[in-house]
Amino acid sequence: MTLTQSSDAEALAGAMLPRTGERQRGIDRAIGVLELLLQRRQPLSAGEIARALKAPRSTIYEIVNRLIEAGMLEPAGAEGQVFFGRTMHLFGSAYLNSDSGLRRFGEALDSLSAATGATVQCCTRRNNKYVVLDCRDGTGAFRITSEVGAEVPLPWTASGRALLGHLSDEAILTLIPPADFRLPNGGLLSPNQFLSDVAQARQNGFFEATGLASSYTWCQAVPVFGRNGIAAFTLCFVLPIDSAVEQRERCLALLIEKARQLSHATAG
Amino acid sequence: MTLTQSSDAEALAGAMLPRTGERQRGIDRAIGVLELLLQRRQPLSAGEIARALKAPRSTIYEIVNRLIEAGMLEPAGAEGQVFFGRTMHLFGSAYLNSDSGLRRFGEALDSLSAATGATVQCCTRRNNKYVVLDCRDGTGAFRITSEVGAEVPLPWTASGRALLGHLSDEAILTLIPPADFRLPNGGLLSPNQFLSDVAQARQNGFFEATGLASSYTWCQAVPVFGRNGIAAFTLCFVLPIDSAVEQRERCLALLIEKARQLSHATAG
DNA sequence: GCATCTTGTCCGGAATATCGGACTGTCGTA
DNA sequence: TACGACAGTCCGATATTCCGGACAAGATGC
Repeated sequence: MTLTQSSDAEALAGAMLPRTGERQRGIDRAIGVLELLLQRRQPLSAGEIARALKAPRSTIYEIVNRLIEAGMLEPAGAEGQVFFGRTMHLFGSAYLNSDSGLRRFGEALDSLSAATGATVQCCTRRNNKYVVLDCRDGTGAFRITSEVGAEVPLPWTASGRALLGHLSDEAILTLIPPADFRLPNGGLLSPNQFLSDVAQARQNGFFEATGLASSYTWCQAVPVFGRNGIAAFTLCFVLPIDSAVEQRERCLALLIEKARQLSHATAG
Repeated sequence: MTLTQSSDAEALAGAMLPRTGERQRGIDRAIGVLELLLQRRQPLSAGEIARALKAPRSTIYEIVNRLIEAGMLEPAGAEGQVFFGRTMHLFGSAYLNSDSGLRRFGEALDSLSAATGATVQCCTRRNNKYVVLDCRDGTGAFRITSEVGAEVPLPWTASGRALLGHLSDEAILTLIPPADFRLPNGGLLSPNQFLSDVAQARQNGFFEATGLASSYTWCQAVPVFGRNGIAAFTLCFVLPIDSAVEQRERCLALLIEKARQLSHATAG
């Protein structure tokens, strides 16, 4: 994993792909295509994909056409561009409905959303980033929404603190790219501050933050522990910054309660 | 597409896979594995998958492990069994959030569900079966739920009538396997009755049915037409059989209105 | 008009992924 | 105990997939 020049191909290689530069198997190319589309979150043409992946054009055309045939990709957007297809949704739904996985979280989100009307999410760590796995959008005037599957730097989120409690300071700094400490508002977060946040989250069993990803939100995150005692997921509320203190406290209490119920009951 | 002996491998071959019996590419094997899991809707072991697909065991182990590594499959169930993984859900969510595809349908379902409290679905034809693409479960005492992605014989459903209006009688009888005329209650539906149902749905612009898939439900289906004038989707209500007539009529009117709004505005 | 960059397709060659089969252990069961 | 079925791993050979490169046709820019 070199740190010379950054590129999509290398970023994905670090995340998923085994070897790079060499001749690759079709299945590896296919996974690369899908991961790229997930990261970019918009239709891409075969040529763009090949360039981003540093893969042969002819190969990508072949793979993309096969995936379209299977319904996992679909023509989308202007000309020759593709994005995820209908079959992918069916696969994803089958996962959600399966016993293990997110089923219990979906019910928890429903209940939390119904009880508060606020935006509530289930999040996890993936490729050393933070991702929203599932969410229920709030009903208020300021409708705070979040995108499932988009990877966000861990230091930008309250959940980022709650997800790293089992790691040493050194391990944490190793897995977070330095660039991720640059917040979206341009400010730089000190790594030491972040480490102290993580320690605080570990001690309290939750973390509250504001002004991180957005200055209009107040975020609460509570870890959900797997059987191995590691925080595999978080449950979080995303509240408007001007929420009443009582409302905040009520939400946090509900969150802690639900997270406790889910802990250990889920795969780690 | 032979009609000699039925097997999973052949059923899937007819649906998705190009050639069978020969050496196959990894990507084709992978797609076969995913389609099989979607069809079975439960965790399977590598051995079971290999047997069902008539594929070499060593190859399936290899493919399954690669898919697990990518998060598209996950260990699930007792021992060595696998099912869809977290990454699949992220891919599927990206599809749902994309402009084309089901986004507009999701909003329509929300609105219909909110207005009536009934179970409402968006359905389509896939592999010459009926599948639910997305749904909102009703709120009533008799909570009627439906499983997204499960393939059901077209003659079992009201939507099955509404989806075939653009086809000739002959074409319809060709694409429906004879076994699909056997209803879940054991009764046999006459093909001619089905053809006349389809004609009726074409004329009325909707179809209502009861006692088909279940004797406790009253189903309403309205086609949604793509740019090519073909019914690409249906919107349907699944009501308890004892719903008041006024409620039924109100639901049907809402359904027709929404389907009209969605027609042509969506990819065919 | 010419140069440059695309997209999409096609083709032959060679690196290698798929396959069949062997092997070990484990579990029931007769 | 012997037997059969199954999970999981490993390995060598060869049929084939992936790759690089060429090509036509269209866009774009100067």
